Amino acid sequence: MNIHKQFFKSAFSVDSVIFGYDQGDLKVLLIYRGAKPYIGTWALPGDLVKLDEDLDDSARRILFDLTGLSNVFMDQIHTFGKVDRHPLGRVITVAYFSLVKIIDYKLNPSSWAKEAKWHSIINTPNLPFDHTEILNYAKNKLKERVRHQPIGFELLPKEFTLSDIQNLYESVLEINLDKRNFRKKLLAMSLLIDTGYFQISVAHRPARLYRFDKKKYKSLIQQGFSFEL
Amino acid sequence: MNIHKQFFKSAFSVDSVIFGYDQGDLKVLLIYRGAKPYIGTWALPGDLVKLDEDLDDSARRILFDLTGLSNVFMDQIHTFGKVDRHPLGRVITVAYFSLVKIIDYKLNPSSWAKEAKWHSIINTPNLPFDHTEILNYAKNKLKERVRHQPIGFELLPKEFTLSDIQNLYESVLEINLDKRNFRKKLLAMSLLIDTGYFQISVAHRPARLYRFDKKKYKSLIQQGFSFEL
DNA sequence: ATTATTTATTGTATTTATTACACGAATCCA
DNA sequence: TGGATTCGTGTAATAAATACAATAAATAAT
Repeated sequence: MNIHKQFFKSAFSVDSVIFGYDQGDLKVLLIYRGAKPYIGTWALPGDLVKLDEDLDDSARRILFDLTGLSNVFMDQIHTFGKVDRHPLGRVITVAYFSLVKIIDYKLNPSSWAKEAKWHSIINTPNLPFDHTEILNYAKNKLKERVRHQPIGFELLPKEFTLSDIQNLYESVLEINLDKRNFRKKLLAMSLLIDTGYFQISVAHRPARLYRFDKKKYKSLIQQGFSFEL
Repeated sequence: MNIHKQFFKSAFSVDSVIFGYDQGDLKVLLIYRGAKPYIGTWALPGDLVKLDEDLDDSARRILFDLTGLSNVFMDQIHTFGKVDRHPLGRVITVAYFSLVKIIDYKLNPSSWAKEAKWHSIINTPNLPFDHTEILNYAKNKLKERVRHQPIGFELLPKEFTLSDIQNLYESVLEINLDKRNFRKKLLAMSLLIDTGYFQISVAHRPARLYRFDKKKYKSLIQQGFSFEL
C-alpha cells in the first residue's frame, strides 16, 4: 500500500471541555450523543476538524453551535492520540477547554447532539472514548491555570461579590480559603473595580459588587506583573 | 499533479524541540532537511505519525533515531493546526519538547536528515513551516516548567555543581540570580545529594558535586510538596 | 616560592508576604 | 423586636525573600 494512502485513513477531531459555574458548583457541559459510535451516551462535545478549518476555529465552531457563544475564554490543553482511542479508525483529538458564564445564555443542542446539559463536576457519568481521561486532564489544567491567570472571572457574571470569587476558587481548587486573607491578597492586586452597587433582595447584609479590570490586567502584564492566588 | 497532491489529503506529524545545555549555553537540536519540502534548510526534527503508532511513541522514535537516546524527559507542548502551515496538504503537528544531557551521546543523523546539529538558542537560523513559532512556544514553556518542576536537572550531567544549576537557570530564564539566595532556596528543598566529590583540574577552588534525588522528589510530591524556584 | 587569578562557600539583618484569628454591621424573615 | 444569615474588617506572629561581601582553595604566571 502506498504510504500516502495509509495516512489518508486518519482524521483529527476537536473535543471541548466546557466549564461553567453555578450556585457554588463547578459544572461541565456534556452532550447526549445522537450519532455513532457510542450513540445514546453522555460525552464531551466534539467534532471532526474540516480540511479547510483551522484547529482553533474548529473548537470555536463547536462551542458556538452548542451555546451560541462566541466571545469566550478558550485554550488548547492537550492532544490525545492513542492508536485505539476511536473504534472506527485512527482519530487523534485535540482537547480544548472553555470557561463560560452559565447565566449568560441558553443551551442549543446541535446536529450531532440530541441534548446538551450541565453536569456537576463531582458527579459526571461514565464517558465514552478516552473522554474521562480528557476531562480529568482538563480539571487539573484548570486548577493550575486558575492560580496563575485571572481566568476564574470568566466563570462569573460581569458583576460579582468577593464571596462569589472566593467560593469559585474553593470549588475549583477543592480547598478552603481564609476569608480575610483571600480578600487582602486579591484586592492588593488592584484588579477589581468597585461598582459602587450592592446585592439586592438577599436575606442578609448585601455584599458589594465588583468587576474585573481586564485593561488594567493587560497593562500590568506588560510591566512584568504576574497573577498569583 | 504530483504524488503528494493526489493522496496526501490530511495527516498528522510530530515535531520535537530537543533542548540541550552546554558550556552555559542553551541549545536546540536542528536537522538539515534532506527531503522535500524545504529541502536544504535547518528545521525542527519531525516526522509523520504512523497509523499504528501512538503519538508519544512517535515522538520517542524521532528522538531515538536522531540521538540514540531513549530514556529522556519528553512532554507534549502544543498542537499546531493552521490550514496552510504545510505546503503539500493539511498536516497538523503535535509539538513535543525534550531535555537531553548533551554530553551523554553522539548525534546520529537519520533517513530524513542529512545532518543534525546543536544550535545556540540565541542564534538560530530561520526555520521553515511554522517552526519558528513552535520553537518560541517551546522556549516559553520551558521557562514556565523549569520554575515549577525540577526538570532543569535533565539538562545537566548526573553530577553537577551548584553553579552549574544556577547558570542553567540563568540561561533558561534570561535573568540573573543571587548566588547565596539561590543556593539557600535550592538546598532547603533537600532534593540534592552531596556526592562527597569535587571538581578536578579546575584552575580555581573546586566545587562540590551533587546529584538530583529523584526518589526523594517523588515521595515529597506524594505528600503535596510543590517545587518552586 | 610567591603572587595573581579565578571561582566556591558561607551568614545576617531587613523587608516583605503569609498566616491565624473574631466580632460588629446590614439585611430579611418570623 | 429578635433571630438568622452573610458581610466586612485589622493586627500580631511567623515565615519567606531579599540585599549584601569576605575568606578559602585550586591553578597559572612570574
